Amino acid sequence: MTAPPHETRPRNTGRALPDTQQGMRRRNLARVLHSVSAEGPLSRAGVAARIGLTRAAVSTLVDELIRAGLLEELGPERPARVGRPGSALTVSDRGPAGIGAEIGVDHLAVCAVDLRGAVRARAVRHGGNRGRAPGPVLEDLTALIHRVVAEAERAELWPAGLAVAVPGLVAGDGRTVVRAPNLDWLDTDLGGLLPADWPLTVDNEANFGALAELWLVDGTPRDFLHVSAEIGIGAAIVVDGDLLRGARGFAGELGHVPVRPDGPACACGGRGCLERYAGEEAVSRAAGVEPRGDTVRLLQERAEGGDEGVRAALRDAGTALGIALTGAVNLLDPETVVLGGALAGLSPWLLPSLEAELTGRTTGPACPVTVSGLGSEGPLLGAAHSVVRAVLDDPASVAGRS
Amino acid sequence: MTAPPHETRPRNTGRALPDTQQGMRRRNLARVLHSVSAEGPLSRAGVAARIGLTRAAVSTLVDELIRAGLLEELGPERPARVGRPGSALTVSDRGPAGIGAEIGVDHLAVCAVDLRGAVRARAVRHGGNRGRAPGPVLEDLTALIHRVVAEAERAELWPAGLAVAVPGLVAGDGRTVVRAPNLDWLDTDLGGLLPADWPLTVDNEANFGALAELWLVDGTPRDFLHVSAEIGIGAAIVVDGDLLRGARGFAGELGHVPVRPDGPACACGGRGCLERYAGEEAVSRAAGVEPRGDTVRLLQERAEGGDEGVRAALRDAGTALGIALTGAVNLLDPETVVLGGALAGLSPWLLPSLEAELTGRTTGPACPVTVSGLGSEGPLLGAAHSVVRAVLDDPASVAGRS
DNA sequence: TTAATTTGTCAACGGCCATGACGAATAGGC
DNA sequence: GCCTATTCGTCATGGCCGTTGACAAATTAA
Repeated sequence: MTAPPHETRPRNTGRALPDTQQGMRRRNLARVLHSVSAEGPLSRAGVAARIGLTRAAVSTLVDELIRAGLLEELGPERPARVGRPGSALTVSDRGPAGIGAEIGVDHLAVCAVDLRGAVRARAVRHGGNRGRAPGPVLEDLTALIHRVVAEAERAELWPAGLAVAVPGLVAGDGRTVVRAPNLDWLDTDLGGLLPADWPLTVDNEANFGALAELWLVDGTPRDFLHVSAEIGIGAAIVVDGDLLRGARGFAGELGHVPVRPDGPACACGGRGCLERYAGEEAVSRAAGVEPRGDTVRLLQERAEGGDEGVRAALRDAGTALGIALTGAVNLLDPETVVLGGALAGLSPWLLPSLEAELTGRTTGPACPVTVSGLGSEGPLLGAAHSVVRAVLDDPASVAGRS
Repeated sequence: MTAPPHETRPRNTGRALPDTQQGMRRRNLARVLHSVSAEGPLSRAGVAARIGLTRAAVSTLVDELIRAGLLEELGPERPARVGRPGSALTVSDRGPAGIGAEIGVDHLAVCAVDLRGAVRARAVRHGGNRGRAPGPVLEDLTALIHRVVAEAERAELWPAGLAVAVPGLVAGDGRTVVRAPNLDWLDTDLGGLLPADWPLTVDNEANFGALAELWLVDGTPRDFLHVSAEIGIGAAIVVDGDLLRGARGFAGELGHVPVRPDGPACACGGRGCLERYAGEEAVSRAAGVEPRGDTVRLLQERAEGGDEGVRAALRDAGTALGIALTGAVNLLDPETVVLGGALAGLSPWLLPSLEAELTGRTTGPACPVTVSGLGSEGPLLGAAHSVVRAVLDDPASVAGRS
């Protein structure tokens, strides 16, 4: 039988698994693992109370997760209250690992994160990649990956997947880089150029950065806007704890939101786009700084040093950002706006004018703007954690391996 | 046991029901009903083939749905191919009905829609409501509701819920109107002023209009932007077949997206908001028309009559809309933009300049802009159908009643 | 009339969680 | 030191639910 012509599944099921008993089992495995992962060491009884299953059911689920190497038994708990003490369970630190990789404009980085969320291995290679062909860059990256994987394997971890953060737009297939302006890459399928030993995901670094914020920073709401400026100015939109990708996967192009409709022409075909006011090139020109490899650091140093020209340029960029974000906040009603990537370091000089625009243009309480605490680590960590989350969300998918 | 401190459910489950056997049954009931609803009369075997369950399982599910009055047996099918002919099943037209209501600035409307999607009863009351207190308006509305319900009941339908579309912002509780500028209502809980005989939902008319577009117009994609102008200018954002509501439920405020950051001051506190260029008041002023009850119709007549001043005003409004939508499209990457509400009637004069901005400011294929086919019926139909969809999505929720 | 095919149903079965009972392991009271 | 209350983990049993396999019914094709 072929696929039905219409959508015949009810809305609520979403991407849920088939509504079969195995699907139910699968989801319950995930709930048990999630519960232990989120709330530290826990006894079987503790898990049962939290997720609403019986102790007996949790026992069989836990057995399965232990056999799969995802949970570990720590032995008897310190008895805090009367009654037989439970046997503490933890997520294993010798099970699957998420391998995250980042292709930056002037560096490559790879790391391995275990199920507990700890970084267990990492490798970095400094050096500009602007204009280098994909082949050599990915050869270098593959070398780093193999080094990190080897180190992870010495720690009895095994890679459950590879996620790569790139500074550019990624097609819906999750493998092809459509356009990476700062690398000069066009329509490059990374799948053929990277080791095929593990499931591969490729995504925009802004998206991974936003997910890192969501997963790793306490207090991050489930609806927020994560703005970063590495490639132009990108926004990752998180709705109910999930990335909003858009119909073609190109959502979040904040850089080309019109700020002054009659402003200077932009490469995108429009006029007065945000990038012409707050993009790296525009800001450095306004600041009288010659663009180079790490312009951002230079700007930051000059601003810290009190260079009034640089500060004024950043103030103006903040104003433009505030105008564009006013539109975005009106449309999306996020709980917060988070400045990440290069913007985080420059925030002391961007924020005042940005917030002035945002509050001045809104009635009622303005949307709070915060600065990412992860700094430039976000995309790499987000990539590695995305693999870990995939395992936590469906442990059965890796139960067969080891 | 109290609620767990963290979110311990894996992401994929979304709003899914508890992962129990009854939950599975519930979802499968929904899948069967959905399947019959979407693909016309179908035999049990046909349903089984489509949703991937066995004929035996479908049989018991169908029995339950028939007992609940949601499905009907039509008798033997016309045998098209060899083999015993199946017994055709249809969604019942004597089961639950969705009651939709609309509070417009100058009319009230109520209708009843059966499970098949047919409008089975309706009532309208013309007359302006601008500035009337909520009490009298809702009394009038209640009278219309009772009339429609009585008519539906004569057709052996029973109301499964009441959904009310209002021209204003609605709080997250789905009952309270936070602000309805054109009615002059503030923080009004409609729950206490409407019949409490059925589950009540209150939502923005733009949201219901967008849902109507999604559910009733063939070819509507699952990711689109629905722009309407009744209260200011609102956009309903549909992502993967679901409304994007935002953290506070206020998403879609397109009217206050900055179009010219140094433009005229707006009541919202900002400057140069879209509403100052394309809002009803701004357009009628630019056109030299005195605002009154049904300004939109007046503008439409004048434009049709060839009034160059009105046409120029609408062109300018289209330009402003195009600028604001460029920002929205860049952020959200929708598959299409749909003009609904009052904008649909004015589209002949808005579209050219709107599309010129949109295509001129984008590289690659521009996001297509279409005009709603539902006209002013959208919100009312969307409201009624939202109740019907709720039944289709979880038939067990109404199985007890009748 | 016979063979082939498809439908709807039934009985038996297997997977999965709930129920209830049990031994094990602890704290507190005497 | 001993007994009771409490909690933990496990086991056997049962109920719910979809699957499997078989069968009668109803149709077409030969």
